[in-house]
Amino acid sequence: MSATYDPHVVERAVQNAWDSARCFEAGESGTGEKYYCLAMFPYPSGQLHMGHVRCYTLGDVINRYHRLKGYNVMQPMGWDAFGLPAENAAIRNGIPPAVWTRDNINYMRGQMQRLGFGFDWSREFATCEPEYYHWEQWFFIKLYEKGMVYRKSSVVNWDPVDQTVLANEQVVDGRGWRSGAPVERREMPQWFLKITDYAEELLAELDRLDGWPESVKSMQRNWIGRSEGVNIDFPVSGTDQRLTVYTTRPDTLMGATYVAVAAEHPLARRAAERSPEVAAFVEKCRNLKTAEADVATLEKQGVPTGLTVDHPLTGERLPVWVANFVLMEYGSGAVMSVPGHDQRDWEFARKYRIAIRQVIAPAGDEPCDLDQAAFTTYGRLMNSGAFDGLTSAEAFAAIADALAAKGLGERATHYRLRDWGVSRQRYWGCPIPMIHCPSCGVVPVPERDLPVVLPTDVKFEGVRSPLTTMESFYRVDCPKCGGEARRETDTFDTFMESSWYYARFACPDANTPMLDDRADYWTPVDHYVGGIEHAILHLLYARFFHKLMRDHGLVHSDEPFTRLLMLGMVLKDGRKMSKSSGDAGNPQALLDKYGADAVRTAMMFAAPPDQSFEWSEAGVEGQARFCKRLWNQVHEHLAQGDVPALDPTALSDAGRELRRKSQETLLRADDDYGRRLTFNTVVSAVHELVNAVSRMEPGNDADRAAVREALTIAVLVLSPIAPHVCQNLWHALGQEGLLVQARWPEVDHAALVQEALELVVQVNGKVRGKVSVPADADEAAMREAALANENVVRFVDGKTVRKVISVPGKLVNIVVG
RNA sequence: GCCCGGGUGGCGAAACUGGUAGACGCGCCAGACUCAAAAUCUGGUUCAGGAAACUGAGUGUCGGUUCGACUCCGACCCCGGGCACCA
Repeated sequence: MSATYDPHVVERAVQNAWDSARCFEAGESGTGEKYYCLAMFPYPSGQLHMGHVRCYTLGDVINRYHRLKGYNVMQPMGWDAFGLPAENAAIRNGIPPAVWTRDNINYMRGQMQRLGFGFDWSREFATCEPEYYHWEQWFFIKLYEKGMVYRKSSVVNWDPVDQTVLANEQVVDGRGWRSGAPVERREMPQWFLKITDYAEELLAELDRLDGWPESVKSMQRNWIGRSEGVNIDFPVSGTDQRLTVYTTRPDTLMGATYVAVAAEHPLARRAAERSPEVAAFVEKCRNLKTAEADVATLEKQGVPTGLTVDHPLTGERLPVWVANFVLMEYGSGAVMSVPGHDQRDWEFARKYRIAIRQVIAPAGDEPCDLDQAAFTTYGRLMNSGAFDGLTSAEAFAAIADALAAKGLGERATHYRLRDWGVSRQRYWGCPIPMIHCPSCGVVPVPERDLPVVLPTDVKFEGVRSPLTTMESFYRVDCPKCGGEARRETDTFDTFMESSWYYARFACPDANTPMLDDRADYWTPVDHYVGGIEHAILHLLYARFFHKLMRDHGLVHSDEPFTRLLMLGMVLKDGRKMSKSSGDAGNPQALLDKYGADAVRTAMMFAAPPDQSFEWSEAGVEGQARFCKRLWNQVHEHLAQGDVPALDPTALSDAGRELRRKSQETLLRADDDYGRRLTFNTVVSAVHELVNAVSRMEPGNDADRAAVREALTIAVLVLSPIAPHVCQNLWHALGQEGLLVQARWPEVDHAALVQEALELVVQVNGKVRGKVSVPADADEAAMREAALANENVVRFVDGKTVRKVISVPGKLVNIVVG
């Protein structure tokens, strides 16, 4: 046994031992309850950054802890391999995306192995492999056949110079990032998945996801955005057409003084034909960005169309405006405007001198001054004819009924959630398995012709997808009529791949069909770990996909992820790591210098998992020092010779105290690992235990048995976090076998019992002293001990004791006046 | 703009159910060892006053509830994440 600690030697040896024992290869027949532990797979961007290190260390800690607790654990790893950065690399350096991606995967896999993550590499796959996306295409066609897929026009960012669609990220200050040309809105036919059909279930089941953080459920609830309202039809004056708007505030209907439509709305187009002013405004709106945040912060502008609609109850003519804040994609592309009771409408009305009418009076004493702001809370109706005096709630029903009676409105449940547009006009993605035939229309690729393989021998000329000009790809015969047809050249949104990979890990080689029985054994994922940036989109799409797969009989649970750990960001210079470029945050240098255990421990110790923090290398050296101290402590202890069997009755006071600390550490770490998921406090607890050992005087033989126990517990408790050095020391301490196959010990509760407790004594809520009392002291004894304290007497003397509050085992507060 | 988080020493943080604010670590200071340095070990380290005992202040700001508030309530300020084509 080498006396000095060399993390590189230790880590290589321990990793070799794991490999020969194949201890992370999971099977369906393993003993113990199954536990599927999954950390979000990475995009292979080049090298790991510290955000990855955090995520996968956390996942691995959970994996290893559950092994110690006797579960049959599966922790797979793979690659979310399609995406924009590979294309950018191709455009910039001429490296084909497939090559770039494969190189990155190989490098990053090596880094993960160096970090000692207990992944089951036999299940590895990358989503860019045809064996994977084959089944995505197959399932998409099944969904198409079921009517869950449809095609409609949707707006994209269009770069008129590069003649290509841009991602929101590629639009910088309203211009294309490469061409610098002002970006335009352009409508294109695109494929959509009907996620809105599942809106109600996606919302309702959040209430049953007890293992999810409340904040994530809240974000998803708000995103789905269920509301109760009324669809109201405004007849277009002098025509038999109707303009439909949705409102959650039908009680304010009598205060509507105009309606506003989107620039792409048919009424706006019609007005633009007659009015150059409207046409100019509509044209200006073509440069609006597509991101909601941009629209929401936009200066609100509009022009009157000259058209009017008839108020559905009074027949009053209301002007129709085109406004830049109304978007065709949301609802019906038109809104009714009630400036008296909606702040945005109020600001618009003030700007363009449109009438502001009060129809709701405050029910209580809320301030209401329509010269200052809209009154947006519920109240009682006024200036509303027959509805005057009703509360907002009563008026909701009465006005909805009145509209229904006239055939001009009906109650409606509305969701903010929109259908999922899955088409991307890009190369490096899964080909959408559809064919466009001039005579048959849209024809899905027949099952026997799947997968539609993405050609990888491509050259980028400019920034457009090479598929659009690759005749060998797009020219096909129509499967129906045999005539000349054109293959779809759009690819899927990469969220498609990440929406079902967790299920594929259960059976990565299944080929008939996309999943097999093994998916039922392993899913749902028991613990899913990933960044908070995925709290809405990825998790919502994956939940949706799980329900789609359930309804196709592929899985038999309702939700994919039972427990969810949402990690905070790892920041570097105030920016999130995954957005950083280059070597910023690459852990390689740290691994080379300090080893994996130090890096892992420092990362776990830095902050609790759900908290964002700024990464600093300062902590790594400290944890490397700790690993070394632990090593030295163990070897110093071993040098003192054999220890007798532990005999609790033979211990000195210090020995008993150390045993209590050991057992407390076991108890506390179990709770931190299993329930609280605060691994930073596990590291602290182990530090404290090791500090306690180093403070132990080299006592009698019986005490040395307590030291042996303390060190063994420290090594076991720390092992999920620093698995290599702990495995090595576990063996050195005379324990048999691999630590990953050991069991978490039972706590010896007898060792936790204390004879005396320290009480805090407060006077008027301020700490004035501490006293020691027997553990079973009653209130009277606590009070007596407290009042006997010299410093306490100084503050109580000469005053009347009005009240004494005693919290057994904690404190006594003496209230004097 | 909307939704969701967060704000505690020089720094990362701890305080879990309203009960000792600053555990544990980094950094720094002092000491031991050393010809010296590194490494290691020991002690100190919220701020102000004090030799010390101890006292006062203190958890983004302002106000409230309570015997007692980092923790609960109200208002506000600042920072981060998401906003549907970054992943």
